[in-house]
Amino acid sequence: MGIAERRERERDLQQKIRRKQILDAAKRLFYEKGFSATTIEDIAQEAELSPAAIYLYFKNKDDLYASLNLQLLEYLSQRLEGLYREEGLNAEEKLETLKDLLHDVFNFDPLILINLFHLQASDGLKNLSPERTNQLNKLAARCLRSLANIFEQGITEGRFIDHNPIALGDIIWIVFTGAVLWEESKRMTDPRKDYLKQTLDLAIDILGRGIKAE
Amino acid sequence: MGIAERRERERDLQQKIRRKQILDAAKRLFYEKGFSATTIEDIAQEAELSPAAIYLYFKNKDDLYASLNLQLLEYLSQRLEGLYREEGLNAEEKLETLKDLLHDVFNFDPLILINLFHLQASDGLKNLSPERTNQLNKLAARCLRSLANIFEQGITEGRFIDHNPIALGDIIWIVFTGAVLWEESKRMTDPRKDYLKQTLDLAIDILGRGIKAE
Amino acid sequence: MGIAERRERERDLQQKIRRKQILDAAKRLFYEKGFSATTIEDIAQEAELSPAAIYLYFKNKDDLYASLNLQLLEYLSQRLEGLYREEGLNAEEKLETLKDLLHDVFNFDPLILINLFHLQASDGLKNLSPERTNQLNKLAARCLRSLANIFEQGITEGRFIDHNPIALGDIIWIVFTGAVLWEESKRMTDPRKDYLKQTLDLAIDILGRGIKAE
Amino acid sequence: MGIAERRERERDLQQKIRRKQILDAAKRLFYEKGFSATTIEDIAQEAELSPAAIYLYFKNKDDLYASLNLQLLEYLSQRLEGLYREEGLNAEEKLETLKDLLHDVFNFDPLILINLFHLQASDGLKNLSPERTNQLNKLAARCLRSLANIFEQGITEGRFIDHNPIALGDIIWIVFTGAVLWEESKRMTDPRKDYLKQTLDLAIDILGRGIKAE
DNA sequence: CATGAATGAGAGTTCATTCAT
DNA sequence: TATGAATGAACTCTCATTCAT
Repeated sequence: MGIAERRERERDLQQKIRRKQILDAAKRLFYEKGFSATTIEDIAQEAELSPAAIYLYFKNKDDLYASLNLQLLEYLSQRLEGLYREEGLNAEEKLETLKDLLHDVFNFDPLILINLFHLQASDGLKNLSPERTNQLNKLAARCLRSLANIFEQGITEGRFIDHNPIALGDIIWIVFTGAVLWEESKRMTDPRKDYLKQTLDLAIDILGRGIKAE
Repeated sequence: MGIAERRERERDLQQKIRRKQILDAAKRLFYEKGFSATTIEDIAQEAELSPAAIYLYFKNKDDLYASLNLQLLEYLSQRLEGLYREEGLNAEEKLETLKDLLHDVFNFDPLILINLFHLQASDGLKNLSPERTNQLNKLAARCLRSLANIFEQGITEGRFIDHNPIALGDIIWIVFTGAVLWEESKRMTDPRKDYLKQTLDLAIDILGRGIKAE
Repeated sequence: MGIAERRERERDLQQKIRRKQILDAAKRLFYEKGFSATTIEDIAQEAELSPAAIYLYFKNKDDLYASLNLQLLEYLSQRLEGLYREEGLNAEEKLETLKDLLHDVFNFDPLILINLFHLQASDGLKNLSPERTNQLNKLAARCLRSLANIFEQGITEGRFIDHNPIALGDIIWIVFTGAVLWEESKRMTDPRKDYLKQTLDLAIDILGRGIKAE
Repeated sequence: MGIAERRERERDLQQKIRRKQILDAAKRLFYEKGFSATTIEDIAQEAELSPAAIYLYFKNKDDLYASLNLQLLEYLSQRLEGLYREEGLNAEEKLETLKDLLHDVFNFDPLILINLFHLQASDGLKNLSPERTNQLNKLAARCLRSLANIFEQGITEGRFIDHNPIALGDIIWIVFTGAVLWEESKRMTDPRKDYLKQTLDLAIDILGRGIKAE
């Protein structure tokens, strides 16, 4: 029975490796060529598999795409929730920490993050299955709630002036989204350096100063 | 020859009308269904023309798409340049005015603006002809320069604290882009009201407070 | 305006010719190789068109198939209804006439008829769109009603013994179906002669004698 | 060596059980979804085996299909031969008995019977290996000969009028085939009750009356 | 100038079948 | 013996684009 178990474990591992193999290939290609220009054949080739093999691991192309994004959005949402729940920090410190957190998330997997925002910003959502859209929206909503909660804390603590915390959360999200897309877009014509951290830090600094209760 | 001239003028007029007809149809459809899901046949039908006729006025689908966006980007760039050159306003007032300007531009043609940012954020750019990419980039750069100029003025005037004006310009652009995409994305699941103006105003207000000298 | 009209008429004609071209090709191939073994490419080749062109005239493969069958079933149903409504004949004479009618229908287009019964007898119905199934069923039902009506007339006239006329109608249908399929099946191994008429005539003769009153 | 023998016996038994397992699964699925819509994977799942295992017991999908049908056809042919050879009955009584016999055969395994007639009536035969077609045809021929023999006996006995006994046999076959397919087809839209016995009995009764020597 | 008809090229997807284990 | 994983070959269908008229 130990043998059967080991077998199963090994099989599971294999499966995970294959899935990762495919997701990695897809990630690279989606990032390089965009979603609709990337064919299953491309992905298969990049993953060194046959097109048909892709379908052993993913229901279809959309499923594959969504898997990529859900993965990261989940991570982001957990990090944000973690930050919000962090006991030892006041809101101002949390905003400070947020800068690194966002950059962390970006570095965790820049390609997917960019993909994710592309998805949010583009065709993608309109042609996704309602179920997938739902999952994505739920996670995004959770992220935004965490952000709003941080601002609410700041207002309650008297550190921030009294604005609608949901709107403030949205603004952070907007800045993060916009910054990632914009820096990415700039890098397309001039792939030299990565100004994201600088820009993002500056933006959050200024926003922080802007809502500080006098 | 008077006749020939009149003929030519009429022909030109006709051409412009047709082009506009097509661009309008395309705009609506790209917005509704996304770029890649919109077929030339769709556009032809909406414009009450034949698919083949589209090709009399545009080289191909990408060309059509780019035309749409260039149009608006040109407008935005002119407005921003106008604001920057405005003699009678100090930088702070210009920032205040910017809020309305951006909203104006959005209202001038929301569909195209969203399209434009989708383009910036998505597949599109990667599959565009270099020439088109170039045109778009040039115009975007001009917009950003104008924004940077405004901040530079503010710094020179001693009204804003001394940050890299280019970075500040980028931040405005980021906020504008991010806000339009995000509000649009929200409206997709809940097409009730339009919070763009509110959010944008708030963001710029806060940014304004955040960079105010002392 | 005469010109425009003529143009349109010519266009319509062209379309009809193309449709027929395709239907003819498909008919031959479905008959030769069966429905599922016949590819759109096959049909296109046989019709001397591109595969894509098929889709200009038919929504999809099923649509094409159903078109073929509906066409004939319609014809059969009209003939049967005509026979039933025939004033000058008594039921016995109608049964006699039926022999030729069925053979006529078979000869009108044997290939399609065989196809039709294959469809009724096979996979086909299970994978057809409900709408198509409905149309087919309705027409088949109309055929059967006409048959039943003839028997009812015979019973009323006192020429036939009193059996459920619907059951009698079914039996004719069964014999027709079975005979066509069986003779076809025989011809597959020995494609010499066509015993359908003989077999069918004999069967109907015997049935006729079998239900004759007294 | 006793051991080796036992081993072999056990192995044979195992094999038979597995084959039956697979055939049963296939039968259900072919009946439910039709032949071409049933995948090997479906069958494997239903039989609680792996797709690859199917190929240990059957050469390929067609082989599997044919096996199913041969099985029943063999049974039918034996029953018919048995009836024909029955000493104690006259032809009229045999015709009477035939009604039950056919119904028996139907009930013995309706699914396979329907399958069998589908096969006869459809794509299937055309794509079968000649060898299989041959086997099927031989068995079917034997069935028909038995039927013809019964009629021949009746004619010799002076009970039936003098028709070609082969044609009469065909007619019974036609009625049986047609009835099974037609009732099945009706049950597809209205799966209530099973009128096969009634219809078949009536048809044979009428045919019997129709050929009775005065 | 405008078009209806046509198509080449290719997309996503499925599935019977094989093979290393 | 049995299998999970893999694949080649095909299939249906789509669409940007062209061309005769």
